[in-house]
Amino acid sequence: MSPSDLKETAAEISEWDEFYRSVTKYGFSKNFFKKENIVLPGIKTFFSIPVESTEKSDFSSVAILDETADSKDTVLKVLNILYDKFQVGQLTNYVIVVGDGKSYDHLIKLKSEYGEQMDWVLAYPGDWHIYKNVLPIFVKIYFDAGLRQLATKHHHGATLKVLTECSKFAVTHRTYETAGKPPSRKRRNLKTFAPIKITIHKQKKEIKDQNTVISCLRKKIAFSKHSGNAVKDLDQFLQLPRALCDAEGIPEKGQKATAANVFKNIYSDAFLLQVPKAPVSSKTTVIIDAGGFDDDRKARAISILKGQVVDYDLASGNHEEADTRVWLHASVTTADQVIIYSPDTDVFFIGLPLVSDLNKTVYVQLRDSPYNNSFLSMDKLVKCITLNDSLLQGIDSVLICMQLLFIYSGCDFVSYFRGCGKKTFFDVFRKHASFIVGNGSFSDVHGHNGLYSFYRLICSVYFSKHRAAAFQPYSTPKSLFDSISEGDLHEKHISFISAIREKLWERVVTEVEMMPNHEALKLHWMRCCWVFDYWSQSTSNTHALSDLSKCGWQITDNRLEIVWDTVLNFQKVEKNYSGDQVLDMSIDLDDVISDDTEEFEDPVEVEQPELDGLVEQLDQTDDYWLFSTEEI
DNA sequence: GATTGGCCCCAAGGACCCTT
DNA sequence: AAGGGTCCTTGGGGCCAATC
Repeated sequence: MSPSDLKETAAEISEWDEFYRSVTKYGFSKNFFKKENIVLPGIKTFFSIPVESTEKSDFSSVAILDETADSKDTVLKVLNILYDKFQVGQLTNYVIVVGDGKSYDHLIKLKSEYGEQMDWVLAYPGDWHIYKNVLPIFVKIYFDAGLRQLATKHHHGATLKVLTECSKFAVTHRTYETAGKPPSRKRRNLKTFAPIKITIHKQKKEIKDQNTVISCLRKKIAFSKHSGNAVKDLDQFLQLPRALCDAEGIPEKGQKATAANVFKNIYSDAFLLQVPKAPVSSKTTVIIDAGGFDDDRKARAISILKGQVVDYDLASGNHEEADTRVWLHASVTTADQVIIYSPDTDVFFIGLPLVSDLNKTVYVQLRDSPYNNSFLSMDKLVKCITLNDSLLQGIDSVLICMQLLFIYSGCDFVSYFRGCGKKTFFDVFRKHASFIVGNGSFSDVHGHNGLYSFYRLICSVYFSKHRAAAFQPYSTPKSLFDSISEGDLHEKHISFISAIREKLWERVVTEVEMMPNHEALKLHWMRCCWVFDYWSQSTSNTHALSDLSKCGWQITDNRLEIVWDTVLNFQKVEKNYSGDQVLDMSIDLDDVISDDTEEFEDPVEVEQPELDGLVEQLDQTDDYWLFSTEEI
């Protein structure tokens, strides 16, 4: 490497010349004109003076400041200027002229006065017109709510007919339509007062929840001021982690398809318009269908090999979903090129860590669309992620990480995080990859390190969402994490989560926006690990999976339910916020905790022994969780 | 799946104030 | 008067969620 290697590009040279010329021009002019007693404006203003190369706007303004705005003469004058500016008759045939109520009125009058001469003017009613459209709706809603009385006062005693029929607005649609060929208009969406479609039941629950949180917050702040102590511990007023589920405990759903779009944007090289023609030497191609047909073949998984339709139930073992079964088939088939038809984005995420071991060329056909690249080359995708993504260099088992990321952020089996979509998750992960992954611990789904990585991921996501305001002076999640010095790795992560949750309280309005507490997160993570285990066994005939009830779910009356939080936390919240005056406004606790709450098994077994002691302690002091530990 | 509306962040620019 | 700083408004973009 020598200095001569550092040659400027042609573009850089031209940029520099341009810069040099501009600055010199400014400096020289300024200095020169000073002698002539002419003062040039500042450099910022100077550079914004248009020159020949300045891009011309197709937007023109007409100065009429000195004229009376709403007189007929002014409108006529403006129309004459416009006629010249737009060279009507030569370059243009029609000009759309937008006017507010009064000028629109003039326009129409002038048009009828001048007849054919004004055909080029297409009058368009401006924003003012909207009021007329909305007014009847207002009237309808508020007529009996005091509007009747107001109207007689404000319309100088005019009859209510004026109000209900909008007859004081001189110009109506009818005259507008007869004024000439209507121009194609940009569609406007009118805001109406149509009721939002949420069931009243659901709405009531949400409102109750909000009120509870607000009153609790007020109480909490008041107490904190009173005692001079910062409020600690759970930072939660509702029993369910509302970022993950609604007031009924129904998991949050999100859009999976965006994950595919995210990949399309980042790794566009892997998405093809069609499968490349196989070379002559290539032997066989198999097409596997993941259940995309709508006829009787829907339930069957089929494949086409050498023009023959073959059922592959034989090899399907105890796979329950076509999504994983396709990969089993891709693995056992003798063909060396595999095309999988799948309308579901799950499929390529399932296969992501598996394809390298298959030693086959695998393509996934995504949903048919003539405008999109709908074939995904798995090999190219793997290359894009492992080799070409500069943000992910040096990350261990990055393919597994991507799959886990997809699961963590929500899929068919586990809930999504409200307000945090796939895009956010992938962006945050790529941005803070080394911090989140640590020493390859992200993919450690059976140990503590995997959980800690998951914690770091979720914290980073919420950090990024509120980064601008909430976490000064820390600019990255890592710097905040590093600022926590106390305790071992576990305690450090718990403090990390608490720190973020505490800050979030200053920003959020409802608990829906809150990051779940660390135990709720852990339960979510356990469910995710189960899914990961399930997916990673796609290519084997049979699955060996852990008991669901040990992985964040519980089975009551043959029904699978999600365990959202530990019993301890449920009780903390209940103890905390149902004892006194808050009760009036609080959620009906019987509604939220279903009847079988008492039978809850604490899914985190390690914590079971502590439970009894703590509950007893809770019984003694109602306000336990508002006091810091020392005060008890 | 595509469209649309809502929300947030950010950049740009104007108003205003202060300093040089 | 120029320049810099702060505060505020505005418009655009990105993203998510609701809707059909």
